[in-house]
Amino acid sequence: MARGINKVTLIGNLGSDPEVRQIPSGQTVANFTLATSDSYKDNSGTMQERTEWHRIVVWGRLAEICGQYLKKGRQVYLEGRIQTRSWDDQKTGEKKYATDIVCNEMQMLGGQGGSGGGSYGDAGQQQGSTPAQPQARPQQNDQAAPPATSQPPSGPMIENNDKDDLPF
Amino acid sequence: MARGINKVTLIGNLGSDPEVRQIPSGQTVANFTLATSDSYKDNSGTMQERTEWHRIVVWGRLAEICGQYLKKGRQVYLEGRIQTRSWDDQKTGEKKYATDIVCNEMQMLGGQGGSGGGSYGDAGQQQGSTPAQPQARPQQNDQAAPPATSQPPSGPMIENNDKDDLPF
Amino acid sequence: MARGINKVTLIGNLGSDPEVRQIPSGQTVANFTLATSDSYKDNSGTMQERTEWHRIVVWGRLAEICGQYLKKGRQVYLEGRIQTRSWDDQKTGEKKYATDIVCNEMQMLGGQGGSGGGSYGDAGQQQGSTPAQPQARPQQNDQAAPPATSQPPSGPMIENNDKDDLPF
Amino acid sequence: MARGINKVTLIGNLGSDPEVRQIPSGQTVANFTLATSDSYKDNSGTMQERTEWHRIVVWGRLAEICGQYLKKGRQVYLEGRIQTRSWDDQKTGEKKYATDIVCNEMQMLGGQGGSGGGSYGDAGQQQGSTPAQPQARPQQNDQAAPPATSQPPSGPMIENNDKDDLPF
DNA sequence: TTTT
DNA sequence: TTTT
Repeated sequence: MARGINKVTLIGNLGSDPEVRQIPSGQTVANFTLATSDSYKDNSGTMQERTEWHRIVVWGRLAEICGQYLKKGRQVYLEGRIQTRSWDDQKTGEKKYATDIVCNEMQMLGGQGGSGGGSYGDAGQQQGSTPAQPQARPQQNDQAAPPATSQPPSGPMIENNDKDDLPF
Repeated sequence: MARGINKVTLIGNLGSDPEVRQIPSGQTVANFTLATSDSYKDNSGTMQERTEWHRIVVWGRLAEICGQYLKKGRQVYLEGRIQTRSWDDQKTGEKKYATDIVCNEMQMLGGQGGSGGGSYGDAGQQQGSTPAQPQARPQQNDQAAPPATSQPPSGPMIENNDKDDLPF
Repeated sequence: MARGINKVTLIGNLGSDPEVRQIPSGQTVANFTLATSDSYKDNSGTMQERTEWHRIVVWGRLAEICGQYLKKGRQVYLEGRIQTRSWDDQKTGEKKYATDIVCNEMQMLGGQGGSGGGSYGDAGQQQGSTPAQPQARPQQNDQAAPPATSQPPSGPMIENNDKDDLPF
Repeated sequence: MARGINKVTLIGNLGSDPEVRQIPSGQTVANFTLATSDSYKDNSGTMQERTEWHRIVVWGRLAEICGQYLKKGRQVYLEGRIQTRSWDDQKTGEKKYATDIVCNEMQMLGGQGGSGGGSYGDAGQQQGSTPAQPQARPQQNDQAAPPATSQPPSGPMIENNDKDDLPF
């Protein structure tokens, strides 16, 4: 019996429209980035703003909802878990890492062209009863050569290549 | 005025003793890894366990407490925020990323050689009123030659070697 | 479409063994109390401890698990939502209120006669996709007269009578 | 050393303008109610909406900010802890209970006549380092005759009358 | 790349 | 009524 808690709560704004795809197995996956900002006083006492960018991954029905209702700039509340993937970079032969937030609950906030708010959660995708979730990441940057098909075709270790070797 | 929430809640076990250091400014920083496990049913319906490793960074008084009381294997509850750092790898010329959890509350759980439990939080390090936090270990790899040391080279079942240029 | 978040995270110790019952509909419900303690400095600067008692309600499969594994004194992690019930007190004719935590995730911590830890969540009982949960509360105090049957037989407004008209 | 976690996360709308007062000690306290709504499927499979009302208490600088910026209807994100007070009702001689959320972080969301959003937290009022917080409005009902005033007599869809001796 |  |  496993034990552990791995939960993330975010409120921020989408940095891009969600990219929604079907993976070969038929599962729907959505990817987008989310910016969370916070303020703090620096050593000289002046307020500073710090923005953190998160890579969001959403599966199943909730992915479809994100694709339908979320747009760049939209403010949302998200819950999920942290997941770090690693792969061997073909070019340099180095091991690379990327950390995603696998989202299992989403709620639209505020205005921003939104038709009001809405709350969505997944039934049965939380900790302790999660269907196997194939690893996925957006391919938007895998332009050039080896298009690596369209998806996470290699299980937990995702081979990533070319140009851009990580985040957004 | 910034707006946003970036919160993480973890319960897991330390993969290594905390490494506590003073940075030039005099600030204390502690680093350790934490494993969170959860169970899920795979597509064939059999239970699977999945372990996620998190890089934890703690500042100030709480870092000292972690250094004093936490040991490899200890079960803890942590709260913090996600923070992704990036740097240019001197060797390959590539941009690299690492995601840390900057912890601002810690609570010891269960036994494990512990003197019982205890709850510790930082006074004034939460969102919205955070003292400027110098980036921890951000440049350690920016030198040409692999400084190697200075980071968590250990932990159960985690092999660390020259190949790896990032996490644990 | 509803919008809102109502989440509670607790780590504490059971003040009593869980009381597990079946309600007429066949649903299983468990009730117990949980103490959460925290320290703070009072105005004179001395540390004080403050204990808060929570009334926990658990439904379905998770209720059965609580009944099986949890005992008075056990340390647990719980997640749930706040729910306040009200009813008219028969004796005084006044409106009464009681606030429960409806738990949808539980994790055993530490020792206390426990066989280690374990993590349990409900599949599909979280916000946004919750099966109708009949209101329930422990009857342990409804000794005397009108035994009020054995359970929440009156929908959302629970009639409560006699002697003790509220919490534990 | 105390151990325990008692945290609440809410997103909802204010049911009333905050009522801000100074208590004799000079501390500022703000009170308001917050509605959180969520949807669920009832036994017949139809979607139902459920609204939960929370009594919010805020102290110090954050109370002043709430008084300045929050208005009835405003959508906010709140964090805090659960606190149940009890007192002896003079009229009936019974023990009464009320559960509040003591808020230590607030963030305005969405529009609603708001000047945008903002994030506010208390520096040093979280678990583990909390200044002694006097109980707010604990005795207001302890007088023989219903003082009535002094408390949230309003809010959307909330009828408040002499019958009620507690919450909103 | 977002937002205030 | 719990726990340290």
